Amino acid sequence: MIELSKAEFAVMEALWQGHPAKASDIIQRLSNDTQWHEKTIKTLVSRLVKKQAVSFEKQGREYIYTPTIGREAYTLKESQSFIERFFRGRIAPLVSGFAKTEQLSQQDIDELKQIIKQWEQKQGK
Amino acid sequence: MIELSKAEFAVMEALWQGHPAKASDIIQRLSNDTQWHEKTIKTLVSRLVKKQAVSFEKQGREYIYTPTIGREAYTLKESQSFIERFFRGRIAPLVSGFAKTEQLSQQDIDELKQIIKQWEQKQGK
DNA sequence: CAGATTTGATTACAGATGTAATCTTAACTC
DNA sequence: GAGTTAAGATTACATCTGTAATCAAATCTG
Repeated sequence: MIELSKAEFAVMEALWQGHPAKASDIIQRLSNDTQWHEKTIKTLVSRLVKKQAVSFEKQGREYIYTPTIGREAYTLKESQSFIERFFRGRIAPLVSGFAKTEQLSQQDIDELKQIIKQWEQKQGK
Repeated sequence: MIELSKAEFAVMEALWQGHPAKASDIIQRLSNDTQWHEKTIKTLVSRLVKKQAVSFEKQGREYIYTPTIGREAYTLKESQSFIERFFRGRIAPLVSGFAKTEQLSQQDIDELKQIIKQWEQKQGK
């Protein structure tokens, strides 16, 4: 599995926002959320290319970058290993922690119900 | 917030199993799951003390260690920042990812329902 | 008590990470 | 075409992390 550091993940987020994208686009997008120096971002992009989380094509003197993994797939993998490490693979204890500390909104509950309903329909089928 | 590396967290797990505990106890417990050298574990314990995740008292030539944070509290903090970083604070997308990839068991569903029920009771009250 | 042991303290060292600065060179600009 | 830009490549460097080895000293043993 491709492992991303926090900073690298932030760069991926910017790239997932729209791609292919030029380095300048990525820098632009990140300027909203961070104070990172342009050089820093380019370093991170290089590392992502090296890790094969991002591919690129030359276009004149610039490169245009594309993520090789989707956000969904990546966060799913991360979620799995997180849940595994912290809750021995069980998802309920995590949700339970949120519930106990009043961190679930009505919307969260509704969404969870929806997920359960769909799961049950799939089973029933 | 106290930040723990993966290896440090594993040591905390061993300590959470029962405390206060001597270094030799921790080493003993970890020997089941890892191949870590005794020296490695002692280094990790020292780092945990330095981070104030663990406190100790002298007892003869040994120390007896105690965690300063509970497992629940720590994993809750981690869960929050995880959910924040990957799902903008919403918990449902994580559960949804698991559902989509067939990673929810009947037991998970039952537990989630239970959590929802309790949440609703608390609201109603 | 003297030597052996064992504990924690200190030191080591490579790879990952955050955070850039400098170098090279292809591509604009006049 | 010659100089200037600007993009990516390379280098830098401190801190964190994984993984120990070595050191110093308190304590056990005979």
